[in-house]
Formats: sequence, C-alpha cells, structure tokens
Amino acid sequence: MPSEEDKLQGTHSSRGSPISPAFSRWTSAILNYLALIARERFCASLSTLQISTKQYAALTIIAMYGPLTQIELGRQLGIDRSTTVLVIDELERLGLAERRRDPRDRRAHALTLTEKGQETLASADKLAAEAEDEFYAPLSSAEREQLHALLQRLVVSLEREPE
Amino acid sequence: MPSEEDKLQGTHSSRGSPISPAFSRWTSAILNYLALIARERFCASLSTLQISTKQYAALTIIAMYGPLTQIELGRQLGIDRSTTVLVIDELERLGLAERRRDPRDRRAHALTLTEKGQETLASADKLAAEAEDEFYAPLSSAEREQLHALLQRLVVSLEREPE
DNA sequence: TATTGTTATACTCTATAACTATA
DNA sequence: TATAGTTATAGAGTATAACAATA
Repeated sequence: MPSEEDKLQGTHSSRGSPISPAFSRWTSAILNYLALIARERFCASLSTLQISTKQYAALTIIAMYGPLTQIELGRQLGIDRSTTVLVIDELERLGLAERRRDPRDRRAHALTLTEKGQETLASADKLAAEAEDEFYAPLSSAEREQLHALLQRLVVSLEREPE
Repeated sequence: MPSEEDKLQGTHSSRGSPISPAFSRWTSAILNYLALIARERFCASLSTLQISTKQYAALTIIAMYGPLTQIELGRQLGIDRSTTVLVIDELERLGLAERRRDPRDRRAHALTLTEKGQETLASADKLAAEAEDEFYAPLSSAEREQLHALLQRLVVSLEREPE
C-alpha cells in the first residue's frame, strides 16, 4: 500500500474474524475486507511455491516487461528502490531471477527470469486462477464478469482523474 | 479490521502509482488496488478529525454495541488485546472515549463514547459518506448498488464456509 | 485455573538518507 | 550533477509472552 497493500503479507493469520455488521453499509469497508481475505488465501496457496504475493507480482512483471531495471520494476510494483533490492535478493536466492549487467548503462541491472523462474511463474498463475475460481464461486459466470467490469471501470476512472 | 486491512494506515503515501496492466486479469488484484486507494483517500479525509480509520472503526463499534469490554471491541475490529489497548489509549487521550469499571466484573473496562466522541463519530460518518459518493461516482446508482450487492454476497458466502 | 487489561518485546514491511559506481 | 543500486537505519503497525488483578 501502499501496498500496504501488501502489508499483512504472510505474517500472522487474522483468519476467522468476520467483518462486523457495523461496517456493511460502506462499500469500501467490504472491499477492504474481501481484499484482505483474498490476499490471505492466495498467500497461503503460494506458500507451496515458497514465494510471497509480492514476489509473484515481480515474476509477472519481469516476464512481461523484462529485461528491465530494478527502478522500472519498482515503479510497476509501486515500491521503493530499496524494497526492490530485497525482493530481487530473495528471487535470486531462490534461483528464480537473475541480475545481469545492462551493457548500455553499467550502473543498472537487467532483470530476467531463469528457466526455473518461468516454471514457478506458470505454477503460480495456475494457483492464482484456482484461487479466483474458488473465491468467486458464489457468483455466476455473468455476475463474476459484471463484478470484474465494474471494478475495472473504477480503476480506469481513477487513472483519468487529475488528482 | 483485519487489518491489514488496516496496515498501511496513514503512513507514507504511495499515491500515484497505478496498477500495472499485468495484473488486471485478476479480480482480486483489482480488489486489492481499489481497497488501497479507497483507504488512502478516506484516511486523508479523516485526518481533519485527527483520527485514523481504525479509530473511526472503534468509535463506530462502541457507539453501536457499547458499553462493551476491550476484548469484545478487539473481536469486532479483528485485532489483538494489546493492540486494542493502544487504540483506546489514543481515543481517551483525545477525549473521545472513556474507560469505566464494569461493576459486574472488576477486571474489565466498560467502554463508552464521550459527548465529543459522539460528535466526532457523526462528523466522520459524514466524511465517509462523502468519500463513498466521490469514489463510486463513476458508476450509476444502479451499478453502485449492484456492486455493493455482489460484494455483500461474497461476504455472506465466506461466513458460511466451514473453513 | 482462567480471564481482562497491561507492558515489554520482537517481528514484518516499508521508506528515508547516505554511500558507490557509473553517467 | 544526476541516476542505479546498495546499505544502514528508523518508523508504523502488529502480535506474543509474561504479569497483576480479579473471577
């Protein structure tokens, strides 16, 4: 949040505690609650691959936009340079990503995925799809698409705002 | 609430950084992103009253269910006993809530709002309503209700689950 | 023994500031 | 001078464990 948003990473599980009816009139309160639960569950699912949601996000960005620098990755993830260092440190330790010297700018690193990184990403994508299927199972296909579309509209509108 | 929900309280503002298109296929990723923005904005709005979203949540619960104990409040907020102490410390310091001895159990505190606390809660409720109106302005009334209903359905389904 | 509130402590995630090596 | 990456450090928010008072 701020990935604060991604606070409450894989730390302590606040599982259980349902949202109080006192807040159910606020759409944003429900939004926050559901986002938390979804994150917790997906995080638990990803733990079988030994990675966090932020690391999964990093793998996704590197695969899609790589090779790219740490600054560029941090921008896509919405995190600081120094935080990016830690994320890549861990991915490199796990053998999922590599830092290479960028030939055109020797200050920068060119980030790429290893073969294992690509495999892990594919597995994580599968887990993500399963987690979504489970989480939105109470809705029909049409309703689920409707929800996605409404949320997407809000995102697009936010990006248009001057603020 | 689960905080985490409320992590990323009013700390550093990562405003700006939009969600990467790389994640837009996941409804839960959008959910997390929107929840973050909504929380940030509401938090900024509440800062005029000198309180955080968690403190606002506490005021709401005390007004609705009070007098109640700190344990009970913590349960409603989804936070630990020790964290509850800090929340109440601050509310008491601001003159918004009071700890009284519960006559039936002298270990416990009976939490109540002061008059100023009730006034602050009313102001905060107004700010919350305004924040919601602004945030969901891109949607029509019908769409906004639809969104709320879909999210509410997910919450209800989650509570039914054995897990 | 169990529970309420409290305190001390530790842990996680993150950012800020200062440093280095390049540019 | 400015920028990419790194490191050391600090802060916010939270939980865990131990304790006193009470049940």
